[in-house]
Amino acid sequence: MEITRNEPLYKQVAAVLRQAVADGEYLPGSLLPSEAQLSQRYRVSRPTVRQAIAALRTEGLVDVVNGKGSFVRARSGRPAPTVERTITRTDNHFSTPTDDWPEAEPPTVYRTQTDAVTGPLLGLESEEALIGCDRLITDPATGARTLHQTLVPFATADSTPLENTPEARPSEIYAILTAAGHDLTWRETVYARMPLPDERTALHLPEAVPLMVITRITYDASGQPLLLEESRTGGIHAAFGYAITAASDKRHAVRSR
Amino acid sequence: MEITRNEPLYKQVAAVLRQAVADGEYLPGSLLPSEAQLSQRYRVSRPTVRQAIAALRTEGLVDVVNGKGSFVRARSGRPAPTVERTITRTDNHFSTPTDDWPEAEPPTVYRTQTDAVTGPLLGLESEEALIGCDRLITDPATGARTLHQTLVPFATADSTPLENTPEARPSEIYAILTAAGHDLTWRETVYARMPLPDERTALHLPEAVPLMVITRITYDASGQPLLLEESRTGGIHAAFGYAITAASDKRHAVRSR
DNA sequence: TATCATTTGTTCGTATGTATC
DNA sequence: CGATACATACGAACAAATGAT
Repeated sequence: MEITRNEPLYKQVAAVLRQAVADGEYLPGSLLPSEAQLSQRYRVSRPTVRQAIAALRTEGLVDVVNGKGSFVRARSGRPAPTVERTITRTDNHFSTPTDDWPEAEPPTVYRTQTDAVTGPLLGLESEEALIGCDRLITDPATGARTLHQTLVPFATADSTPLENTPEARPSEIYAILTAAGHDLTWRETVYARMPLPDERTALHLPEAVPLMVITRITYDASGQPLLLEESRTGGIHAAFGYAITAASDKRHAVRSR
Repeated sequence: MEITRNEPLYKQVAAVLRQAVADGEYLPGSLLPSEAQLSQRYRVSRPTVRQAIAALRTEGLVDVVNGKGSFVRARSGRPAPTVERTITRTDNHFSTPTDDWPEAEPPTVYRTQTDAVTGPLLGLESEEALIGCDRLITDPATGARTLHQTLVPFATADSTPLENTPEARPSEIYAILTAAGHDLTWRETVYARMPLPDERTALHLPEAVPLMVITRITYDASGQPLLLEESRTGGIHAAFGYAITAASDKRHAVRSR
């Protein structure tokens, strides 16, 4: 592959480097040639080389460190170990895999209201009162961070111990709701987007690492939403696993959005 | 917010624009001021303005079109409608929500071998023979594209109609395996990463849109893996939903990675 | 500790090409 | 066709981080 075609120079340089990495000429963790060297080798200006490397950065192919150089990122087919989304129940005790993840900061409890997104999810109108609790927890196995939020409608907390323990962990909330006579089921949705700058700093995310957003809704047996949880985690740092059961009925059919 | 601090100019400009979008001064779909205008307004050079806008592009905040300008992207809290991962069974007939998604291209069938990733997932050694089938399917509701791959070990296809129908759809494969006497269960893992350039073009992904990778493994009742599927979809274009059932035993416990 | 060479980061100026309307 | 807007490319200079001397 040579630099002559009638295509933008920086794209050609990026393509050459991308191919070289794919061919194993530059192994993960190793250093690419310096910008000055690449500039000489391909007879292009340094700004052009920088533009090529900028493209590789946004693809997540390289990490660049000021004063050192451009490192090939380990682009593993499969990322960190899988975190199970399972909920385990024994009698009236619930546990989830994230239960024993330490909190990097004390939980933040606050009052808020339903908005255009959370309202429909909880089956409520807009501007209904909610108790929120934000947590920053850390996977002890990998060090990966997760932002976890619980939103409890007043109707759910009312006349239960939840009124006085807004900072309860999810598995504790499940137990409290079960003790209050509810028969719980859960549904999750997951999607990915690029993190906002403050999410990147809070989660210590490198460049070009997407955010996975998992929304879990806890339902009563009647289908009434009781609780909304949202988890945000760096995509490369975690995969999520769950079981699929073939449904012959429509019990868990689309409750939509 | 003004441009004076002792921080890189392009970061200040990016922060101002980011804040303006967050404050609703520039609504989704609307046009940012042109580079020349921003350059004048904040008394910085046009390359500096371009650097600021480049930052907003990699964050997915704006879409830039040559000759037109920089559009604020609709950064909805919740993206496209949820695609259910449910498998529905009636007698020996299976169906999944993607069954009736049209194929943008004819499926590609090929032979390959297990590698360091697929081997362990299928409980096989390295370099065991597989039948692969790649599909490019389209969500009729949204137009979003998905790359879908099935990997069938020879041991699974052997002595079933699968030998002669390598391009069978997943739900057809489930039916064939069930007819062959298997009692099927499924597990999925999901993670996100930035797409490779060819994945971006194949899936028509805009800039700064991550890729969601869903891996589904079909197991026999004995826990033997029979089939590996991988789906790749643009993150913003789809959310995935599934039911969580509280397990009191360890039936669906961690089968790892 | 201080200095220096190397490497990337930031910023400007300038010119030309290409897409849109 | 022309005005506007973004894309590409080069050159130049200085700042900041890094690691070795």
